[in-house]
Amino acid sequence: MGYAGEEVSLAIKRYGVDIPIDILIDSIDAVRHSEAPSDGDMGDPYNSLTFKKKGLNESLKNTRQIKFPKRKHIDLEEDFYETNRRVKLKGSMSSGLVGFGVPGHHVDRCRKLKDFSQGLPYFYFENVYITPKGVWEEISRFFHNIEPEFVDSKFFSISSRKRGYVHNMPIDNRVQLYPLPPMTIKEAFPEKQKFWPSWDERTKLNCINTVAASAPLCLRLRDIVNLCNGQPTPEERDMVLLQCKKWNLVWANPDQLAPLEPHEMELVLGYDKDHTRVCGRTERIRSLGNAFQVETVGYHLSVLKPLYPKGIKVLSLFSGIGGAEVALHCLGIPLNYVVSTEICKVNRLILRSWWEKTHQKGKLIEVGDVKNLTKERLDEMINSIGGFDLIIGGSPCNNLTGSNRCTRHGLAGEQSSLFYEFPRIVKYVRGTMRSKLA
DNA sequence: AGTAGAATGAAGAGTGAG
DNA sequence: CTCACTCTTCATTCTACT
Repeated sequence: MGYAGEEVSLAIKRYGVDIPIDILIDSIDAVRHSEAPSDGDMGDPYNSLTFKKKGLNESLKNTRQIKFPKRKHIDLEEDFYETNRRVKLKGSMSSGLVGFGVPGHHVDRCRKLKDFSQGLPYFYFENVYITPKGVWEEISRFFHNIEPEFVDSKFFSISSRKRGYVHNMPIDNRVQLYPLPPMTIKEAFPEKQKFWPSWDERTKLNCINTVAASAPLCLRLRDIVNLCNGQPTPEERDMVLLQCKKWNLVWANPDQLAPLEPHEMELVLGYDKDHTRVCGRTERIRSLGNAFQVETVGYHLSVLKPLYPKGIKVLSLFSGIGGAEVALHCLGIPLNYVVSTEICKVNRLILRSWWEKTHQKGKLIEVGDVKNLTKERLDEMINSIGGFDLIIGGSPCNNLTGSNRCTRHGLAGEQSSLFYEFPRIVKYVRGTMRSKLA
């Protein structure tokens, strides 16, 4: 087929001997089509996948620097100026990542997907926006170079959550989930307003993470505020506000800052209160920090509602606490089948618990580790269920996010390399379903 | 042994002056 | 355009407990 033995053996080494032939070809082509470094030294084409053991700085230096079309950041301030006679919005949350449009700020844009990315089933992939250089270019390559949709969930909730989504769904006629969630801190936590000092002018929170601020930090901050009788010097104020933003603190009592409680995180992320109640506080915070923002995902998935009035068959990868399932349920799309891969036992318990709590009529099939989805297992699923309508999930971000100080190794990282399972499965399911149709 | 809490920066994006 | 600067980030590892 015109491939060098070296190319083939490298790909097989990466994906294992079981790799389907079409995926093998695709992966080799993907490497070929990537831009060569300017010094002309291609080196190991899978270099970015093999520097696991190297130091962080060295690893990042070796990642390919590919220019991605810069269209992801839209300055809404300008639009707002156009239509609102230049109302001054300086300093407000008026600009940000809006993808192919967010409620109230529709971007005049259409996209044409190539033939091979259209058709069923739909797929929807999610991960963090800020990654080591080259990661989103790599991700996009494994999804037919579909342009990612970068969106900040601050347009859907009170907290920021910058994420990228690669999907092949229509982008017209999206609708928001109902009821509409609170959009400011004040609306979300009215009971806290009496403790909120005027010099803390935040209206939105930063990203919800997997760990909360320590109690000693909050106590130190209280001492500072107490000692100045609520009238901090500019320096003290800046210091307190810096910690507030860094740890996403809220004023829980007079002069007392505190991290969000799990049930408050649930509210902000669009889940029912006590969605994660089945486990301990630390576990809840960890799982919620890794979860979808339901209103954001629901907005994207809303286009499926008229397409599947009788229900949907979902292959849910890296399900976590079930953000995709919750969003589809909130849209009123019956979940006829959900095949879920989730390695964490606690998360499986949370999803199963929600499934029973909401009296789902369909069938929830838990597979555990995503690697259990071999082609034999997928064949079996496709035969018994009759194929899938949607493949959805967000792969582990552990080695991508800036919060990781220790093992930010990119897509080569121990957990984040599971990303490659997603396109593998999409490819196989689509191929198998097509061959059955033909 | 197993868990909850506390300590642990740097990379990348955005901004604005020159 | 560069460059200095500010701001933000789906975390891991170590420690002190039970």
